[in-house]
Amino acid sequence: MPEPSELDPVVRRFVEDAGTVTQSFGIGRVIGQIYAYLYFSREPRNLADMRAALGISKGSASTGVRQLEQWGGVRKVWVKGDRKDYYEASDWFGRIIKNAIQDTVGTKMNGYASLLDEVEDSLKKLRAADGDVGFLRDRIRHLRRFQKRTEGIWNSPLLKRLLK
Amino acid sequence: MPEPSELDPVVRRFVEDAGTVTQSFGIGRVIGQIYAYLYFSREPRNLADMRAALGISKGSASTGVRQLEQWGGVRKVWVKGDRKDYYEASDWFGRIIKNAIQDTVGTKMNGYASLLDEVEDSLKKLRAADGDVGFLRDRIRHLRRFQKRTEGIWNSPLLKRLLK
DNA sequence: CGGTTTGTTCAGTACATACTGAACGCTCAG
DNA sequence: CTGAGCGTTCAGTATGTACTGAACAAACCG
Repeated sequence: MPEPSELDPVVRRFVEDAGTVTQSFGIGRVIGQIYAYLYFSREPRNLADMRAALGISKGSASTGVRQLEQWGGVRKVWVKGDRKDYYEASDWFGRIIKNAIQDTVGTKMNGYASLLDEVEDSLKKLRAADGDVGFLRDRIRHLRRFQKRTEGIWNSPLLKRLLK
Repeated sequence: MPEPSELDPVVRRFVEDAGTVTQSFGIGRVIGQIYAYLYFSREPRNLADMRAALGISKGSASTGVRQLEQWGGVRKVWVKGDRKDYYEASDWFGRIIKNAIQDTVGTKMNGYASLLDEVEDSLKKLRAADGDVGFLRDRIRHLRRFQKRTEGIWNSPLLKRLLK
């Protein structure tokens, strides 16, 4: 692994901190580092640049930048006369974050919703008179209400506007 | 470590899934397990109960429940004639989640805001003519705008109502 | 067609951190 | 005052996972 090469101290600081932030969010330190590096680069950069500037491995640069691309955090741009892939950062933070959340949390939410469906179904077949079943059903209904609510908020045009 | 004792299969399912969810959010599996267990208990439970029901250690039960208490996810209740601490779950999900986010993310946000202050200050003293400084300043201004915006959203009465 | 340049994949590991459990301290009952 | 019961703490460990780097695949060039 190469040492990270020279970078403007201010930029380096942002790179470090962005890495810490993304790591603390559980999506890996490299993601934040790459994004910050690109965000503070006036020209597009390729994988070798990132490797040199950040001191990360080839593999990390590749997977990291691809992850960012999937979230719309980064765009591939053509540089004529060069076969390498060049990237530049998008500055549409709201959209990036929304995509990332959608991708990392959204799927789990759906899974949780279907768990509720499943359990509610299986409970419908049991005798309502049984005390414990009544209690369970009640708690689950409460959960379901909250799940519907958050779903509604997530899809509301209001939130879309706020993240614009 | 004791084996988890008998639990209603439906409840056990929720306990498992809640544990997975909280783990995937980076706050530990035990948090979700304890909360789900209490949420589906009609009577308050003590640490020994949790230990027995979930198969976790005494230490985990203690620290986990205290964390939950701090976020308002769990209340300590008196059971007369018993010295043990008993807990019951709050069902005010919105508030719990808001507190948890405040606690885990909020502080980092503040740290990031002061990083921006700091860097903006140090940049003010440099010559504006220098091309790179101009670029840097621009990007940082863009960041600052976004930071202000999210801050505003977070404190908006609108969000407070949604999480009510 | 080889050879070179560039991006991807994936088994191995290095690292962080959630959890365990024993030691400790506090509180109350007798 | 003494012992039992209960909660807390924290050093040590287990476990998951982000990262590395070498092997591979694909694209291009002479």
